[in-house]
Amino acid sequence: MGNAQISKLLQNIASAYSIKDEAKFRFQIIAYQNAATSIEHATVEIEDLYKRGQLHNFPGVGPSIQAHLEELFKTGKVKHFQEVLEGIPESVFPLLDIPGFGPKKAYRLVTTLHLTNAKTVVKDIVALAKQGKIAAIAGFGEKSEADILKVMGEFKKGSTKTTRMVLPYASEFAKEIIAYLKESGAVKQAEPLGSLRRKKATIGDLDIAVATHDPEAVLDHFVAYPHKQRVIEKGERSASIIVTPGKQIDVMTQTPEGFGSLLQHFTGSKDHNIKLREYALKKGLSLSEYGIKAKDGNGKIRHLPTEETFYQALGMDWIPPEIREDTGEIELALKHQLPHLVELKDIKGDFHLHSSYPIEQSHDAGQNSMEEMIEVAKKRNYEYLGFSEHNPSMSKHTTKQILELVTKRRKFIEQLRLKYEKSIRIFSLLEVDILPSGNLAINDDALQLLDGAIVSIHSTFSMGKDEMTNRVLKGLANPKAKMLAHPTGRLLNQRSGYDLDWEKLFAFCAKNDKAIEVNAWPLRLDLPDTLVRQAITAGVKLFINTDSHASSQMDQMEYGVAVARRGWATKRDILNTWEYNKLKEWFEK
DNA sequence: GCCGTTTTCGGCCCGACTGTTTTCAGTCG
Repeated sequence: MGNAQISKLLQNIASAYSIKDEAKFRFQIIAYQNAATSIEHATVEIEDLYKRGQLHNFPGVGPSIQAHLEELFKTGKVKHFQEVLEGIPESVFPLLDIPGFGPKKAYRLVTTLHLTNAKTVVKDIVALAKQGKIAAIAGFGEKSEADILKVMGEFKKGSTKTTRMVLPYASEFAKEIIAYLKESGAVKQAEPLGSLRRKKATIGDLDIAVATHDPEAVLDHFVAYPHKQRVIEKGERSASIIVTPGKQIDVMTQTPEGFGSLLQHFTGSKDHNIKLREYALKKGLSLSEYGIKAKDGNGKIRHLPTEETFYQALGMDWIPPEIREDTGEIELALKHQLPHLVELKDIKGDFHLHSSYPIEQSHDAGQNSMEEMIEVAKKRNYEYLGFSEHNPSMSKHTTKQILELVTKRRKFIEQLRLKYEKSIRIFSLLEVDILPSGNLAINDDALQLLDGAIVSIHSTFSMGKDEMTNRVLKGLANPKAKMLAHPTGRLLNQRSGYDLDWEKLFAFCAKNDKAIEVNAWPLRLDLPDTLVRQAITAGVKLFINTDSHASSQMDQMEYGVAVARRGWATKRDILNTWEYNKLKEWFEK
């Protein structure tokens, strides 16, 4: 059973406790929710931990839940869970994915209306709402009936709580909204919040903080946004609109004097904030979006204009938003030992660039010439770059023809090197397929003509974990294979990628000095942040590359840097921050 | 039911917004 499924099950137990007696089970609910999020965010499969006898020590899982999980893995069911879930129709749970539905509301609806079929419950409720049957239920009214119809309509179009935008898209979108907000003269400052500010690979809602002395003017302007579909809510301090189904924007306001507290509060993550507030409580302080106050003092709030002052007031260093996930950052901030994360300005070159150079390649060619890409690299103040078109297609060429194509390209790049000698250094690479057999798609004679090969998987994704791991390790074992590109093969919102034994791969790379790529392509952002951290811990070096197929895409480097920062990468861990000579040596090793 | 920078017992984050209410419950972030 996968982590997502286990997490969902524990979440459902928490919901069941809420329905039965929220007051009585208050702390069990919190405990089950904590365990659920902890497992949801885990980087290892919980069932694997169980098989290895390492389930203890897993955060959020204590003796009781551990015993339940062991029973689950052994027998496929848990007696205690069945008791908790008894009397609660299965049809409650699908509703919990719909915005605005919590356990109580879902339970009241399905029991009052006698809806027991989990598969049809959404459809059934829509039908009954249309007949006016919802408004008649105690605690519901005309307005909530209309809201249910709206929200269910959006739900069917894919607007669940789980539909998410990819980071680069969300970033551009936020810039547009912020520009619009600033048209209202009342905005002093506006910043993205939440998972967008923490630069997660995918973003749910777009949250924006505004510093202003006139929240009413800002919010009036905001809800008048011309591309909105509807206003979800609008209060004195905040408002939410929906732009298209699944795309929600929240704006929070605060005075400039207290803007630091607001930024901190809504940047999260939730886990980070809870840990922070628990720590503050122990020091007798209470934290909120308004500032810091003594827990049992006279209620006087200390306002904080910046985040730096906020964290300082708690006796710790400012923590970069990307690592605010409660994975050890608070403890290190207290000891003033946070790592210095890699920054965009540290990047000295890009190694995954597809130019339009005609090499009759196996996959998509780039749109711009090598010269055009070099010009962009110079504008970005890069010291060097590497071209890495796909290898010539094997099906259309003989071995001899491939060798000729690669030789011709090598000569072309040598001429470019002379031409740009004074301004930028050029590496001659290729992106070479690792075939299902583990062999590389071009032979050693052709590989010898390169400074190095970026190897990657582009076919036969559905292999077993062991088979795929062996395939990748065999490909990487070739002396010319220097780097594994987009290692999980995932495409965000489209496919989850193949199975690999990461521990084994990282150990191999660390031992044999092979690098792994953090690919900045918007739909990839691959290696994912949690695996970046694992790789670094294992001693693996990384490259951050854009995988550009057009010179304009070279600007996407910032998103790769964001992923690396979320994985706690420092300059030292990233090879394309190194000096040219040192890097050249590394390629020649 | 979990957990440890006052704790192996006694705590457990904080506030906004909405709808249906006559003072609050439910949901969300």
